[in-house]
Amino acid sequence: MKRKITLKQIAKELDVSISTVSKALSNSKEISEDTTQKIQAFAKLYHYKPNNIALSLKNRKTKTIGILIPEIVHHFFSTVIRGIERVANRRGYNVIVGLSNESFTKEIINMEMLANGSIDGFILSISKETLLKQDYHHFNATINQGMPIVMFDRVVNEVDCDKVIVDDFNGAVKAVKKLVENECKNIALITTMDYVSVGRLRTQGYLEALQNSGIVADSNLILKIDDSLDVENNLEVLETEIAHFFKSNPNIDGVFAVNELYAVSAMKVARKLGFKIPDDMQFIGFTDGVLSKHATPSLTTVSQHGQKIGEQSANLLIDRLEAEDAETEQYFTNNEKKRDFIKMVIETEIIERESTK
Amino acid sequence: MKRKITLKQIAKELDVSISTVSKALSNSKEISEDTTQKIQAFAKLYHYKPNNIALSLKNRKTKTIGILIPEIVHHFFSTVIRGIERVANRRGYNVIVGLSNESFTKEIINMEMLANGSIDGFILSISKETLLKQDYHHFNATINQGMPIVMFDRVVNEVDCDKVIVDDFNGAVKAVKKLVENECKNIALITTMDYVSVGRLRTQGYLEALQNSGIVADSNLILKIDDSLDVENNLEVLETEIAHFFKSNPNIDGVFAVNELYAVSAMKVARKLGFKIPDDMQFIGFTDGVLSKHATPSLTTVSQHGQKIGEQSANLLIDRLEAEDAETEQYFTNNEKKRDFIKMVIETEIIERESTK
DNA sequence: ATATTTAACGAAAACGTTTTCGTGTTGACA
DNA sequence: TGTCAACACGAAAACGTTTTCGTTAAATAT
Repeated sequence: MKRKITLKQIAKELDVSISTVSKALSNSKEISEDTTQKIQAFAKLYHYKPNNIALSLKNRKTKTIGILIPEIVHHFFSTVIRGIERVANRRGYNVIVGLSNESFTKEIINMEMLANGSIDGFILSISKETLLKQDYHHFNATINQGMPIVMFDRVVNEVDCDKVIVDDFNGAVKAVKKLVENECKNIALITTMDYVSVGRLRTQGYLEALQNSGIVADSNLILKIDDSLDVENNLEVLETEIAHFFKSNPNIDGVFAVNELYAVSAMKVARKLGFKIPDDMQFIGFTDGVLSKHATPSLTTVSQHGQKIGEQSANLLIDRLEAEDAETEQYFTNNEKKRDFIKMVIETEIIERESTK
Repeated sequence: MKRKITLKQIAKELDVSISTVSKALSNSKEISEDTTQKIQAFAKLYHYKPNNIALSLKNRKTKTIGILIPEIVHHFFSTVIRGIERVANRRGYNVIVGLSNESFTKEIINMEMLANGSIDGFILSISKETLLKQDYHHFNATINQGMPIVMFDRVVNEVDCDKVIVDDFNGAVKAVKKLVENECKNIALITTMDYVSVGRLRTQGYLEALQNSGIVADSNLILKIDDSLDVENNLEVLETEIAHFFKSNPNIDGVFAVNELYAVSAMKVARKLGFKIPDDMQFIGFTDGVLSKHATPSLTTVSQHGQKIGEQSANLLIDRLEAEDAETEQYFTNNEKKRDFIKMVIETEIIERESTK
């Protein structure tokens, strides 16, 4: 139960100064071969490791990045975290996570907790409530304090920072095109309310694809789910809504849903109503999660490559952090301008499974 | 782009000493009403917040806890994290996550990265490779350095620390009992290799329940999956193994699987083979994840209450951390003994759905 | 023999706090 | 007028590093 050893203790034990110990451990040639050996041996024996907090204070950087997401029990988000953690670790960074739980207030509190020195920069995805309120002052405030932010997936034009997004629009276009090619005549859309940008973009992609194919969109074929209610725990509501939708539009022969839960639920309802999948009705979802893979029938879906999103986000953030370092070191040669903000688009990919022909 | 303001800057600006500023901000009555007002106003104006790193260094505690888990893209683990984060946040702690990726080496590296001052204690679940190697020196090493550990789910007797586990044994017993009550005569078990303790315990529960019901266990009815291969990406292998298993044992009318993936895959295979669920064959899984809820038919399952596990783990850890504080403060009254290590068992619960009668 | 370089090390500042201990000024009281 | 509290504030240490700048002694050069 001995506390971790410090430079000071080594110094006292070996009867040298703290500076000597520090230098010896970093192989400074200021220190003689003899003392260096002695000190290094002693340090190894006692498993000396420099204290990260002290280093952080001295270097004014923590080598850890803060992740702030609306929800962690969610396949897409956890995939993104895995990607972030991967490159963060490889590049010598730690990762600290906060959950906004889709709440504006918790988002702010979390940011303030982390922004006071605990981290060097943020990677985040905006909470639904914040998107609703359209209040982004906390993001801009932290950026103004010199802390870089990278936003992913749920991003917003009002904040100037690096962004990594899924190509929601083209993903939706591709999906609907595939349904058209598979000879669906009446393609339905199951989507969310418009304030979540990704839902809006996927809806636009749906409309665009129809138009390109010369099909006139029918607003009756669009079902908007109010996802302010916790759908996970209100499955019945969702299913009855869908059932009603299918009954009112018996001619539907293709369904594009903006997430896999809607798609899988719709498949379930359709089968209960007696439709054969994919013969009578074909389905494509969005987000390649475990649901899509293991549903019966398995679901054709638009994969977002969450891990890649995480990796790119982390690289973007760390690149910027280390560019800042270089900048402050060579502040005299101020000819190098700041890197402009990057908006990186990750292409989607359709994964074909049993729910389409 | 102004950096965060510090006590020193406030002091200089207001022409007082740093100590005065610090005291004024904490409402010390050493400072006159006037100056206190002035300083607090100024601080508020410039959004002063004390620097966490400096505080950590001074107080020798970081108020953050480290989570180390094998995998994050996993419903159970992310649920646990959510639970940890919940109480951690409520009690003023942050959460920093590391992923071992089921690797012994990454587990060690991650622990060493975090143990050097970044965190006050660990909450972790052991990686498969570590369990295989049975090498637990890194856990004991960190504990000996005075850093408390709480283990959850995958725990091990060789390490002395607080533990939070699922009642795997009784969960399995309950599940198999239910199948027996539902008049299954030939109950199969789909499980993992024995080195993961939870798989072993659930297997024991299966055997116990059979024995209690006067049924003689038949080793032919036990299918052990080698989960060293990445099952998520080798679905076909899994399914063909199960198919072969069902064909060799056509009398099976009940299946208990130690996780939901096995259960859902088995249901899929069974249906392809022409079995009706739950009429011909009933299924119960373990882990109440999104798969169980949305499978068709939805899966009766043993819920582990992951969030509760996380919450209890966090409470256990923080309790111990703050007990340490109290102890060092009152080191003179050393009559209070250290709290013994606690092994907390979280009861399981059967959630009945469509896969059983 | 004296001046100058080099080797080997220590003192101290700095990062941003909190807290203990001093210190000077004021007012009250004898 | 002299003593003593009370009041209001500042100096400095401490947390654990790294790094700059001495400083001393020996070694080399002149």
